[in-house]
Amino acid sequence: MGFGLLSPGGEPLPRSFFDRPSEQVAPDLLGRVVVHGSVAVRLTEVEAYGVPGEDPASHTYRGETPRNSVMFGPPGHLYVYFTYGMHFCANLVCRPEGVGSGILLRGGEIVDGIEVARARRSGDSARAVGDRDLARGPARLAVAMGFLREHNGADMVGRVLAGAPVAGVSAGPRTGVAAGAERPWRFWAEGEPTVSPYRKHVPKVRVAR
DNA sequence: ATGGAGATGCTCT
DNA sequence: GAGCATCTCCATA
Repeated sequence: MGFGLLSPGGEPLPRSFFDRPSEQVAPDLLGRVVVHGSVAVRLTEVEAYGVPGEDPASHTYRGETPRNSVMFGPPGHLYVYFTYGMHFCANLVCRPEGVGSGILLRGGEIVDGIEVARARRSGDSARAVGDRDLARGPARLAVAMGFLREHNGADMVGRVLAGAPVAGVSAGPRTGVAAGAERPWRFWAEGEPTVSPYRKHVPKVRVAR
């Protein structure tokens, strides 16, 4: 595997890149390339999640637990969580060690290992997934990249590359979150087809009885 | 295009 | 037991 003649990856970003507030790192992450095994993705959409006690949408809001402990570890590591009983999603940990914060990888363009990504996303079914949709959405991106439970805590420094600048960055409310929805901490690269369609949080209704 | 329902299991209260 | 940082399929337009 490789990037071919024109490497879209470039130099690895240093750990210090991630040692900042996630809402600062997030827009800076667009256009960067994340490499995992034989597959690489150029990020086009991310969401920042903040620190305990401050960001009610963050998994770390109520402090450290067994599930979120990686977010409290050193920056530049991968936080993989399992949700809805069937999906994995991946974050890059930000801030210094001890401060729980990270960035959800929501969408991107597969720039290497596309055959592997296609096979993972098609699964058993014969139906082909369009290239645009391979990593369009956080759980799809995790499947395409092969991010699994066992990769929770993996050190990604050296595997996040400088990439190429994006045309422009837009910001808006985060997807699928109830509390803290007013923070414009979802960032995406303008004009990119691999940005997932925005879906607002649907409030659950309690039935009176 | 937009919207609803259902799937499915883990985490924390 | 409630609530998910979601996805796919089906409906209507």
